[in-house]
Amino acid sequence: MSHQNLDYARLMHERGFRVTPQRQLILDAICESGGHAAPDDVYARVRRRSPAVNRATIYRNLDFLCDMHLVTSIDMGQGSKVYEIVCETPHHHLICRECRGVVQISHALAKAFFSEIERDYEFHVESDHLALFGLCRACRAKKGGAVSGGGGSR
Amino acid sequence: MSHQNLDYARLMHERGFRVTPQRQLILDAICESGGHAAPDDVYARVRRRSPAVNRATIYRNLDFLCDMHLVTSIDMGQGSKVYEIVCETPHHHLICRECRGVVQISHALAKAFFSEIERDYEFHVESDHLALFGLCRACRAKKGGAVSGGGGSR
DNA sequence: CTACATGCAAAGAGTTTGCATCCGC
DNA sequence: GCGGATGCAAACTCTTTGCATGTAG
Repeated sequence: MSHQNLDYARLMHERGFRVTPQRQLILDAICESGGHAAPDDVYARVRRRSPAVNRATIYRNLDFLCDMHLVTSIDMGQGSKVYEIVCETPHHHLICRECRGVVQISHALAKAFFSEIERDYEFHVESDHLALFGLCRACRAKKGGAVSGGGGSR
Repeated sequence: MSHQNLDYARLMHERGFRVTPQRQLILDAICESGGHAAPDDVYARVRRRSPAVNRATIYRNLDFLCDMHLVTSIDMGQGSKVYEIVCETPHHHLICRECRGVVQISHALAKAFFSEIERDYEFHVESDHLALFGLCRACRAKKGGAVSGGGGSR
């Protein structure tokens, strides 16, 4: 989950941008937050280390880091947006509506699903970061009696 | 796409709520907008007929209609949210990033996908209104030379 | 030294809430 | 007439922008 210091610094330099302490703090914050961080999470984390950093700087740099392809923004639904360090392997997220836990799943299953859509509807899906909501195993066990079986609601 | 007047009126009455002209206008607006309408679309449409209606009333009633299960809210990503008349058949949406067109797809394909996730990750997906982004056939033909094949970006 | 970056404050979009008034039933 | 619903205005959250100042290279 750690970012190689040299890599991102070089990348910024090469394109004529600067490596500021704020940018490093923001990258650190995203890494530390377990992979996903909302703008406000990033802000809080950065502030803990450096209380003078401004919210506008957070927003500007999250944008900037997306442009640099060091970070991606992911739409988690309900208008909530999180940022994560760019990762080689495309993946999707399962978000538990109870514990808010996030599980990553490989792109393979989704790829098959997208192919079927392409075949049946002639629509080329580009979404590379699905966020699917539901119940994780633990919360399903805790809550509803019906733990087994797949018959969904709806 | 039309709503049966009697049905929704009865439903509201039974639960002790009132059938106001505003509520009817809002339902009409959603129907007329081709199935999906953002709060602002609804507001604009309602205002065309009845300029005195307030924004707060729109928001309150979209919420209310969701509670009544007459309408559902769908997250279209990027924080944009649309409302649609509740429909018996669950479905998902393919949204073209070029023409912004929306195609509905049946739940069947997604169900298979969700089952696989449940099997492999023990996570029960409840998302019943996926919004997938990509390029529709027409826009793919118009744009990129590579119309055929499925090799995705990324 | 020169641009790029930052902090600050103010503006914006979108949504929610308190309260007096209104009106469906 | 009662209690839910509306309009209005203000508050609120999240994000963006203009501008003077600061600082990395």
